[in-house]
Amino acid sequence: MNLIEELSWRGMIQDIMPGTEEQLKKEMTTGYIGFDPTADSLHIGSLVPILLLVHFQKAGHKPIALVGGATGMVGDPSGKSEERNLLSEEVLQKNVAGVKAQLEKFLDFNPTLPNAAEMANNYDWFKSISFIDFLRDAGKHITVNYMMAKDSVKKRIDGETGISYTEFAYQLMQGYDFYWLYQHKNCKLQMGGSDQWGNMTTGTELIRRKCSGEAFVFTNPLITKADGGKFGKTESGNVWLDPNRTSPYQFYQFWLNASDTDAEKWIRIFTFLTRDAVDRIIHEHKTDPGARVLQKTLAREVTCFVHGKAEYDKAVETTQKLFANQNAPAESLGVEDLEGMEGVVKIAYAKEKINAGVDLVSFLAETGILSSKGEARKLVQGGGISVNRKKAEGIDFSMEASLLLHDKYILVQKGKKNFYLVQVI
RNA sequence: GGGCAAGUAGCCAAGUGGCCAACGGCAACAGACUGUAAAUCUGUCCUCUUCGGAGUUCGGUGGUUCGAAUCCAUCCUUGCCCA
Repeated sequence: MNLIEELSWRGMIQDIMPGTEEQLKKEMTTGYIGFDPTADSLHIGSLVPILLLVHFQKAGHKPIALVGGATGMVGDPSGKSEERNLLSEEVLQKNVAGVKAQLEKFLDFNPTLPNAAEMANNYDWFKSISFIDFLRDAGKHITVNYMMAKDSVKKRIDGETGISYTEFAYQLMQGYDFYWLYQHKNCKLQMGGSDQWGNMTTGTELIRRKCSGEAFVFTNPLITKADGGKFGKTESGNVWLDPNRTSPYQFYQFWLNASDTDAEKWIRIFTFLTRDAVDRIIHEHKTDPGARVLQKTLAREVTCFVHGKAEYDKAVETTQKLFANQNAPAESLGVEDLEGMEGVVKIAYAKEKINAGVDLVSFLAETGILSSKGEARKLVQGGGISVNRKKAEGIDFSMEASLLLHDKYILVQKGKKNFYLVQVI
């Protein structure tokens, strides 16, 4: 199965320029994807392009991961209904470094490989180009008419916020990236999210007009959720690849919580399982949906890929402690069980207060589990809080020393899935 | 520079002197049901609260009025048209 066939059955190809497949068959091709340094860590939305590069390299081609140090200073209008705020140079540098470090984990940079991966930062070539040079060198070859016809631009022009000259020029910069890589790295392919199609084709256009070269692009569909919600968000925000931002346990939980419909699509996209394996798992899942084999496999594969086997094992262990015997009393959890709960939010609390007895509402507010007493009260009244796995009935529930597990821990639950381990000291 | 239109909670959006912390929808959070699923139903959803209330909101600032998101002035931002 060639790369395009492979990516097609996985549902990772949205649009593809004619001739792309032939080019990939013809020779080892260099291809790139750009990553925006909007934060100092990538989140799971960026996992798709990363996987695209990995598949690409596995198929014997040479991937370039480009970090947009220069384009990040301008802002991509694609998918944005409003003008973006500019990031400061300082923040941007930090982000570029962070994103770069993460990308390096996923690709093979071994220089002895003919198709060793490479990193690039478009700031390296943009920093020395003057505005006038750019206008003469790039701008002259693309008409405004052409640029205005792009969806991302058209939406903003038709909309009621307009678009600044700066963001309008973005596609030209991205196009220039492709041209530069074509010239200097013999890079003939650009991949990316389907919202990037317009920006990407500006690149092939520039290559065609400036040096009569032929370059290709294809895009992956943007990941959606069946219920229409945003992909990659949880109640605590984005799901990041950085373990310090999203612990491997939380990361694992995110995938485990995927709905059936989503999991079926996602397992193809986010794992490297073969078509047969995927079909088998889906079939198995359908015979016994309650076992959630599908979600478990998905979560296992993705967590291992991003955080490694060791972190995955810990995440599963913690998950089992918390969810396996839901009816078992919290008292049955050993000290090691509680202490080994990697990734669960841990909070310290003063022992004297517990000894003296605190009302639950104050306790929740003081530990920061909930942001205020008012909110705590509402949730407790709504039955949303459990202490040591027992639902707290009523707001006059009192926290006292008798609740301590092994003399120092209290397991608090907000809802069904959010655990907090409070340690008294 | 001139003319016209718009700016309301995370988003969309109603409200055009008091009954407005502001209809409705989405998103979000919690409960029931379940499989840590989906769908459905219920509750919460500006902030704090001793649950009685209290405090800050409707682009900014001043004003009219007993009383303003709603009227007036002015400024800012955005869009459209003209120069």
